[in-house]
Amino acid sequence: MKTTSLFKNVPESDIDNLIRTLQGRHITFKKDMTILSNLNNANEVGILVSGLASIIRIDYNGNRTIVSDIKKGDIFGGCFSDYMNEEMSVIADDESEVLFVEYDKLLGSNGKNNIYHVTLIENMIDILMKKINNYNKRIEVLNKRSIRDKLLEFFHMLEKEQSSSTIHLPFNYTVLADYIAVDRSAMMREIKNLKDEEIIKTDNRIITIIYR
Amino acid sequence: MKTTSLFKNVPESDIDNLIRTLQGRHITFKKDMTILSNLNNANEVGILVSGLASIIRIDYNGNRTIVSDIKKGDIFGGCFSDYMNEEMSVIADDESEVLFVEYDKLLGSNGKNNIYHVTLIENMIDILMKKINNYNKRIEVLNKRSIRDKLLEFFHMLEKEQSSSTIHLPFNYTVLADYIAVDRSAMMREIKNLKDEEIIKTDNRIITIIYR
DNA sequence: TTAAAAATATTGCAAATGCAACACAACCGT
DNA sequence: ACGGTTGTGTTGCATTTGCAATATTTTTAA
Repeated sequence: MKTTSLFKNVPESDIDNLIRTLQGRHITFKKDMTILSNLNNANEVGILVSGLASIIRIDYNGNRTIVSDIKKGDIFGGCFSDYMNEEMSVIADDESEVLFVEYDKLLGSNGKNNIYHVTLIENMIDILMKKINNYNKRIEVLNKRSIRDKLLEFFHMLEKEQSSSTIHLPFNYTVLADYIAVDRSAMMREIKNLKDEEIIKTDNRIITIIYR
Repeated sequence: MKTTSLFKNVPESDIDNLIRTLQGRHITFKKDMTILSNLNNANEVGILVSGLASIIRIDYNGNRTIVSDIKKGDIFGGCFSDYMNEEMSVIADDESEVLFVEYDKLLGSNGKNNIYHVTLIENMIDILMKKINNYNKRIEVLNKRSIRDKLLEFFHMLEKEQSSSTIHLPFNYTVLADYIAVDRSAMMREIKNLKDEEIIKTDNRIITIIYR
């Protein structure tokens, strides 16, 4: 989801100009500064123009989780957010400039006099498509009714992606449990079952699916 | 997801020309004709140019379900599909023309000499964003760990959308159970519990959330 | 280096869930 | 008006799951 920058294929020297045509609010965050912006409900998105930042999710209990790291050219907020219902904060890891732009202006006629506006939009599509692919995969997993089936579905997807029946997990077990939306201890138990039944073998986060 | 046509804001008279610049494969389906095209894996999408069609999902058991109706200007396949892992068929409900276009050509330079190419792309973004919003909502529901929480999350979302604590379900209970990915009878049981505990009232597919 | 925090692993138990089966109502096309 | 299909409502039962608690290992940060 973060492989494509919004500014891909826009020459470095033209980015400033392009940003100017978008007519957004320019805000500079100092290091460790926290700005709570209700990005999900607003009809604007943030674009990291320079620096480095993290998006923090604050759930109803007040627990904070780092949702993602943001780097130059990354876009966040609105439909680019992953947890629509939770409150989000942007925390600058460095001095960072963020441009807040309204959707309409991102798409609309404002930018059309800039030759890279089309490029910008194509990049956006690219980002959106990748996001949709990720969502599709996750839903495919969440659609399964048992922990076992969720795990196997997920493993099989990784098998395909990594072109090997020995796969390595893209995140740790705690996060995996969140991803498939089940209790972690119950998940561990099921993984143990799969091992006992010799359906998988595990070595840390490397998992081998056994066929016979 | 189907509110926005790909050809929104393109004058009727220019659509043909626009389609031509996309350089896709043009295929005409006769009524009731079934064309199995592995749209999900292919790097192309289908656009219904004229007529009326349905997308049918065929699951691993051979069961057929109508996934969606498609009308003029609708786009399907690839990241526009809802069930990535299942096989899909297109069934023409009328004589229908479908244009199969590669992603690259949809986005790329081929169409750039057409003044409506930008409009096309903006419409695409619109479609993608709506899709992402739908996915976000569904994931929010699927993320809950109990049937009760899934139901309540879903109801609360409808409450917000319909601006009323009396909501009506957008689909029937069988489909709802699929949507929240639980066993239907278990869901019915839980709905009954919610009624017994006077957390909700129901009248067919009209549900009232009770606050006290 | 060391202390604190996060991740892994395991278990008992109560509660929730899926499954299978069935009855009945509503709807549809002929 | 009919029979067939689809949706609703319900139940018993075995199994799965979440929850809470606790121990151990690994990672992180001061």
